[in-house]
Amino acid sequence: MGRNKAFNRDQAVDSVMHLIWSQGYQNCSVKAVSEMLGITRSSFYHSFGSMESLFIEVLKRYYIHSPFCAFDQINEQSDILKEICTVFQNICVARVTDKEAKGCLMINSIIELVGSNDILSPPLSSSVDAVLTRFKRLLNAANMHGNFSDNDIDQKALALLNLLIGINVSGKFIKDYEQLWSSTRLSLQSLGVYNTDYNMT
Amino acid sequence: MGRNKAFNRDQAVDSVMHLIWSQGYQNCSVKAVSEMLGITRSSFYHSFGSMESLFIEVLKRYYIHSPFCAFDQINEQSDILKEICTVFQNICVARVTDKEAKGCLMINSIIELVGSNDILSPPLSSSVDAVLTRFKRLLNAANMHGNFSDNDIDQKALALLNLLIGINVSGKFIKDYEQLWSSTRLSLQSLGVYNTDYNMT
DNA sequence: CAAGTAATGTACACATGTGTACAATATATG
DNA sequence: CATATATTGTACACATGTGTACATTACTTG
Repeated sequence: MGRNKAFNRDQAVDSVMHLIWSQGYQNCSVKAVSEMLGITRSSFYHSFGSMESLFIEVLKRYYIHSPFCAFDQINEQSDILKEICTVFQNICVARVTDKEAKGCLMINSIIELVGSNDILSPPLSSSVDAVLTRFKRLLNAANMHGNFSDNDIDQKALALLNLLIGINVSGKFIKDYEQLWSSTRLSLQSLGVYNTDYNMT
Repeated sequence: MGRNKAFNRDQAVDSVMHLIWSQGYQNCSVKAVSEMLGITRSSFYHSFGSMESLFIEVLKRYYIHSPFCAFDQINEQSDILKEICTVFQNICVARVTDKEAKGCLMINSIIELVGSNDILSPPLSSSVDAVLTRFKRLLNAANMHGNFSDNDIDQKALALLNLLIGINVSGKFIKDYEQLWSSTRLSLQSLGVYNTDYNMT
């Protein structure tokens, strides 16, 4: 019942995602976003409530397209370590390919907002916490012979997260795939995740 | 000759540094900064020209207090690898200690500005490039027996930079020193930089 | 087709922000 | 102490930004 929306919500969230991704959250005003969507601020508030709540919606949508998400789809019956390496490699490709050098929306937002925005810090922190938990689970599953203690795995999971963050930021100024991937591969190999047999170039 | 400044320039740059550090560059308006300094915008433009040029001044000042700077002060006659580890350890302490979770101004700014701000991207990119060059130099100097090729060293230098970036961002949500440092130590150890003999806790 | 309702638009009343021209002020040096 | 000059303040003319109250639209269901 009632009037139809003048815009497609999914499409709107998607374009707002790209705007925030390339300009940063703080740089996206309700005015600018509304104008981009072709609606009035009044409609904006009516439909989305606030920028904060829209951003939380954006974050959920982003996650589906994010580097992080690929880790969720790794089949635990497969060669887990190799799959992890493949995801890292894909991230290198994505970062080097993006001419806008946008980096990763989630990581960008963490740096921009965690510690200063009380509403958005919790969802951002918990997103990244989920990735850490995911890494732990994958490393545990790959730990066939139980060679590593829980402590080892926790440390290694955080080391992988640090690497993930690092390459997403380095990709902003290192635009040579070979350079980015070979150092990522070295890190993965050092941590015992990459195996030279994988032969990934 | 002429009238005296109503403020101390060094002190002003320092407080602007802290403001940008905690709120981000884009969130610091000329209006807000001028009011903080107790001067009019007119005086601001007269003294600093623009926010961009002030920020470049801030960056130079920050570098002196930055984690990066410590790498410049490593004596190449000493145990270079151990010194590198000590700097990384100090960064872990600094990040965990900071209750504001500000992270590293330089890394924050890179994420915020590289790719979108044409004036500030170059100085930011070259700052981080200097760190990378520094890592290469240190690793070369530590490469006593010439075991590693130039290629190896380039990859390892970038791996160290990725790690540096990673912990500076992770420090935003990981507030437990033991957790942050032990995983950093693991990464350093994997890369052959940390040696268990160092016995750092 | 009428009525209820959801979405949209208009308008208000501010606050914040930019950059500059011109006037006022203070100070060091001749 | 007068003057040149660096610094500061005032005022303008905008642009952008926020959030809401109230009126207006258009659509759907009974």
